[in-house]
Amino acid sequence: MMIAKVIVDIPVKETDRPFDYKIPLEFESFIQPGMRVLVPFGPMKRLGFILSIEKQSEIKNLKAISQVIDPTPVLTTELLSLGKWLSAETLCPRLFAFSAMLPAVLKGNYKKIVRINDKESLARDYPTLLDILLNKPEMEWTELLKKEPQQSDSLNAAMKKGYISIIQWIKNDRRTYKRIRYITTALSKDELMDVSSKLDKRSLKQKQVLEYFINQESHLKVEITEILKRLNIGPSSIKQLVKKGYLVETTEEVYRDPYADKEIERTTSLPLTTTQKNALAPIQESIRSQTHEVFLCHGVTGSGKTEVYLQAIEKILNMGKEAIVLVPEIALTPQMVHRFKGRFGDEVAVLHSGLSQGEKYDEWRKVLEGTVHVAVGARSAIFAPFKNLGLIVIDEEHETSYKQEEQPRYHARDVAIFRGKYHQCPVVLGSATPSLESYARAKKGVYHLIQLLERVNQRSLPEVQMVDMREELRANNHSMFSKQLFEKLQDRLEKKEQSVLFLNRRGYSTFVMCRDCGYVVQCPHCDISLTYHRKQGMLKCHYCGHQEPYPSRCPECMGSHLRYFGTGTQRVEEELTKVLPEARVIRMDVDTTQRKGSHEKLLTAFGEGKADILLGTQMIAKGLDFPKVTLVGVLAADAMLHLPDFRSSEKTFQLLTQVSGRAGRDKLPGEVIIQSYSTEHYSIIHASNHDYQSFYDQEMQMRYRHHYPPFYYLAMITLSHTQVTKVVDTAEKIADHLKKGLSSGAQILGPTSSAIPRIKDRYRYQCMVKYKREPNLLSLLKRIQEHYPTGTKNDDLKITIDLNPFLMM
DNA sequence: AGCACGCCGACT
DNA sequence: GTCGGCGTGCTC
Repeated sequence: MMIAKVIVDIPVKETDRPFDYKIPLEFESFIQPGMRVLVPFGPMKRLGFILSIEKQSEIKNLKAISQVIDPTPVLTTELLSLGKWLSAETLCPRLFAFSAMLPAVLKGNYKKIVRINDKESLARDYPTLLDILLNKPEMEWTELLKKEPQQSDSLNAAMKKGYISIIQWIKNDRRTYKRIRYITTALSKDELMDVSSKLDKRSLKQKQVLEYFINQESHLKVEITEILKRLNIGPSSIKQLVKKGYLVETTEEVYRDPYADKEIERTTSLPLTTTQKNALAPIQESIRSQTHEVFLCHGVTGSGKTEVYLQAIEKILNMGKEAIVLVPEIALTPQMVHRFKGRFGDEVAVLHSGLSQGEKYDEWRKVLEGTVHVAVGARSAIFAPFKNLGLIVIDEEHETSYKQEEQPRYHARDVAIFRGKYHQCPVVLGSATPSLESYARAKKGVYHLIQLLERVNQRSLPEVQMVDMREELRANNHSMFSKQLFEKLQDRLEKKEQSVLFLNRRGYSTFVMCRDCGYVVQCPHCDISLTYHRKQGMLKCHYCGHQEPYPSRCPECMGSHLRYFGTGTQRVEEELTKVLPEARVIRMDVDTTQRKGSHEKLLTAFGEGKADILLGTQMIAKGLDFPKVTLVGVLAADAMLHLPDFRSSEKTFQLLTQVSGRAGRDKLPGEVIIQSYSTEHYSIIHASNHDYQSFYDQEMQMRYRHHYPPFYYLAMITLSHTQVTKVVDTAEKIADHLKKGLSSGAQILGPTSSAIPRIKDRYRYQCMVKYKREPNLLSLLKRIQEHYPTGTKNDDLKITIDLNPFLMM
């Protein structure tokens, strides 16, 4: 008898271990690890992943697998072991690790429905109930109670008497396939003409259809929709002809292709500069010798990194292997996709959040089924189920979006290195502003450093001018635009060139304060000030989504002198229409890009010159390439400099460098204006000089002094509870555990209240561990996690453990 | 997650 | 003396 070890689809730590099941004989011949199965678990049926197949089991009275869901495994052997590693490294249930690797449509969908056991008795005692149940046989139990509250007594009574019972229903397969219907015919042209002449005189439309087939060059199948469109008829006449046997209908399953109706011009390799060749050579050598190595490709904006990736991938494809390219979600613009589709055409699957669930599933399936050999996508594309990986590229390596902030809290870079080792293939990290961690590793020789420090075509980097806003204030300029920036904006308007304005804050203002008593309007559920959104006249909380109307009087002192402070994109937009009324402005932030496709639409409009100024947050900093942009303005360079995050200098430097790179992409020279209240800060100075090296040196000293990465590793434990006392108590106990369990080399900070002490009515405390080598840390944290049961109804405590955190709040 | 088992308060 | 509260523990 064969036994399967199965991870059951219940995401709690108590069930985070394999359970053994008998494999019924009829499944033995094809069942494999990595397939999903349906298994009885206690009183219910659940989906599960087969980890392995064994000869025997320690456990007696095994239950049997009820059903095998997948005809072929959805997880490869490699991904199964990657899942084990991920769950161990990030302290999350293995199920979460597996779920993160698969498209959403493959998740189990459980429903509780009412089953009728005794129809006769039910008809006799509760006829109305029976009527309802027969009408909606698969209605979910909770839904039924909501829609038919007056029936709840009858339901309970019928249940007690055993006339009905609740059973669990698994819609285990939400996969949908797109099918295309084709029409073809087995008849020859002569035969068709014969048929046509014998048709009833009134069958005009049918004759048209037959004629269409007679005029076809060959007997190729034609899409049914194509015929309908061509002849401008309804489907009934075709149906008739099929019924009579003259035509044949076939259906074929196809992949949804999100890029089907886009004409993408094919490109071929560009000649490389010497620097590019030197960059490519070591990567090719690693590919050729099939050795795992991590390359850090430090290339300034416009140095032609992408072409190096493309040519490395070309080599991979020639060897019959596969490649993954990761790009940050916001940089996954149509422009970027075009470059890969243009070079490799149908060899590319694109995975990003803009696709529908079905589209995502199809792109993923192309990878699994081997119909494509390149996957381009955001973070989760690192799990693309290739079997013969030859190269992994992570572009914009420093981007924080590569770290997932929910379980499993993984960093795509770490997963890439795991897979690179497994497949003995190179991993290429690329960035103009590498993360300090990666650059330090490269300097130590752990990674292989590749430098691309000149721009192709010798275009010079844009000139950057810094403006001290304190001096503007002194010169009595209270506007958000400095004199210099304003003049240059006017100048571009006259010259019909475009400008980009960057402000890392959405909404209208950052906070609303009463000038009489100093009261700042705060979210009632979170300890954070509310942001004024002028268009809706609402105050919004950017953390929990709470909103309330803008008060006419101060809620504290009833004074009428409420004023908003700080500037958001909405306010800049309003100001622009006042001071530059002739300028056409496109604003891009979360609020204007919520609808699907609006992001792309706004960018296209700007690219086509339908606006003079593009104003936006974070999301406009990356990957945009508009030749007519000759001016970039950063309105408040220090906006994120003073956030409670040790990476804030690094982030500021990276952002300023990115934004500056948007200017002068083409023949016209670019100019950048950086406005700031901290013009003397090193990250702003070095960014304006395009000087990564000096920034790196100075920032490394900071990190060294304060014991931060890359000199130390971090682990963050965050607790939350609706009661402050509970959080503080537990946090202190946990800190004690850590102090006892770790070496003297580890520092335990806290517990302290989080930067935002309360979100959604939950108080938040945190504990941070700084360490260099703590072999016991993972097991200790795991014990802490197990000791404090989280999420149970009786105790509302939540503990999250984040190793190498990116979010300090 | 979902359910059974088990030990303490207000009821026929 | 029993019904039922939800705390605890198990599910192959």
